Amino acid sequence: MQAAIKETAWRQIAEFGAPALSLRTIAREMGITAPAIYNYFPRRDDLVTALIIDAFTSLGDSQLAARDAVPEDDLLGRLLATGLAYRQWAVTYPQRYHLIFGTPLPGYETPEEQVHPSGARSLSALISVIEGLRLSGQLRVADLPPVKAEYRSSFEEWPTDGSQASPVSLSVAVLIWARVHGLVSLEISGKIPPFGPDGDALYRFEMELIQQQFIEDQP
Amino acid sequence: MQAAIKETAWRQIAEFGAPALSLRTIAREMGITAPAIYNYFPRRDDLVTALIIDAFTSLGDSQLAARDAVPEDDLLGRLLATGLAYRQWAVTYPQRYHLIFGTPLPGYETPEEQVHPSGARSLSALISVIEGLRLSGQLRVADLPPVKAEYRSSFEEWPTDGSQASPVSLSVAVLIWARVHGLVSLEISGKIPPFGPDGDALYRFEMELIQQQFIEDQP
DNA sequence: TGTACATCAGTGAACGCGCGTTCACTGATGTAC
DNA sequence: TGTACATCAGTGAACGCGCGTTCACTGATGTAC
Repeated sequence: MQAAIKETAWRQIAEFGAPALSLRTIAREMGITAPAIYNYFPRRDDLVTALIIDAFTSLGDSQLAARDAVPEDDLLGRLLATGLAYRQWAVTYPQRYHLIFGTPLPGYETPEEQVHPSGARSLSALISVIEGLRLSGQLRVADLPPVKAEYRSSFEEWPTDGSQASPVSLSVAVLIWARVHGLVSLEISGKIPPFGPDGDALYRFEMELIQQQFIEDQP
Repeated sequence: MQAAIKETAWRQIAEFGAPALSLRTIAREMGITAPAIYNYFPRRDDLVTALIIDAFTSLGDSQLAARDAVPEDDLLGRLLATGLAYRQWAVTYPQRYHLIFGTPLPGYETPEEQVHPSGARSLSALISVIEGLRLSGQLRVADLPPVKAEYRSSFEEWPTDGSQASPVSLSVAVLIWARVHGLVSLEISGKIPPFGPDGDALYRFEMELIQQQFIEDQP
C-alpha cells in the first residue's frame, strides 16, 4: 500500500512536477480519501522524503548496474557505461531528477541524515571507477589542486560502495559529475535549443573530452 | 509601481523560493490589497514572466560588464572574467538562478518568444569571447563534432551581441556553459559537501581545465 | 462450530488557511470650462 | 477663481477552489475462548 501511494505520487510528479504534489490529489486518483494516507505516512513531508530516497536508490541502482555490466578490468568501459547511464536515467525520469537535484520544494526541509546514504550511494559507482583508474595509474592527477585539510573529513564520509576512495579521486569524480549534471540538467529543462533532441551526441562528446582530460593516454 | 511589485516579489523569492510566490503575499507585504496588483500585471503569470526576463537581463548585464572590464585584446582574460562573473551572479542570487534554470513552476508555461531575447543575451558575452578566440586562431577545434545540418538554423537564432558566431563557437560555448552551470547549480543547491564553502576554488580549477581543453597553447 | 472481542484501514465532516480572479464601488486627483 | 466632470489606482466583498491535518466514527477482518 505504501508502494501504491508512492507509485501514484510518481505518476503525478511525472505529469505536473514535484512542487505540485498533494496528498489529496494522490488520494483522489487512488479512489480513497486523503486521511487514509496518514496510516502510511504520518506527514506529507515523510512521503516526500521517501520519494527522494527512492529516486536516489533508483539512480544508484542504474549506475551500479551499468558499471557492473562491463568487465572489471575494463575501467574505461565502466566509466563510459556509468556516464551514459546517468544521462539515460535523467532523460527517462526528468521529474525525479528535478526532485533530487532541482529547486528545493517550498516548506520542505530535507532530512539529510535520512537521505544521505542513498544519495552517496548514487555516486558510488562513478567514484569507485575513478578510484580504480587512479590505483592502476591511469588517472591524470598531476595538476589537480590539493584538497584543503578542512574538507578531508567530509570527503571521508562519502561511502564508495564499501571501499574508501582517495581525496583526489573524489575531486575528479565531483568535477566529472558536475559536467554531466550540467549537460543533463540543461537538456531536460529544454535549455539547449541548438542541440535539441540531439542531446545524446553532445553528451557523448563531452564524455570524450572528460576522458582526454582526466585519463592518461595508454602507452 | 511595477518596479516596487517586482522588488517585493524578488524579496519573497529570495526568502521562500520561486514556487512559493503569491500575489496575495506580495500585496500583504506592500500594504495594499491583492486586486490592486492587477492594475500593473493582468495575470500572475505575467508577473512571473517579467521576473524571468529581469533575471536574465540582470545576468546578461553582469556578464557583459565583466567581459568589457577587460581589454578587448586580452581574450583569455575576458573568458576568465566572464566565467567568474557567472558564478558570482549565481551565488549572489541563488533563487533567481533557480527561477530561470531550475525546476519549472507548476502551471506556468514560459512564453518563449518573450523570454528568448534576454535569455540569449545572457549568453552573448561568453559566445562573443569564444568567437573572438576562434577568429584569432586560439580555439582548439580539431576534434569538435560537426553540427548537424538541422540545427544550423537554431544556431543562427542565437544573437551574439550584434555579430554572428560560427556554429563551432556556439558548440564550444554550450559545452563551457554546461560545465559552469553544472558546478554552480550543484553548489547553490548545497550538493557538493566535500567542497562546501570552497566552491570558488573548485570553480576556478574547472575554469583552468576548460582553458587547457579548448584554448590553444600560445606558441 | 459459534460467539465475543480486539484490531485497524478507511470514512466523512470539519478546521483554518491560502490562493487567483471578478466585480461594483470609492475617493482622491487633475482637467476643462 | 470656482465649479463640474472624467480619470483611475486602490478597496472590500465575494466566488470557487485547493490544501494539510484532526477527529470521532464505521465496519470488515481475524483471533480467542
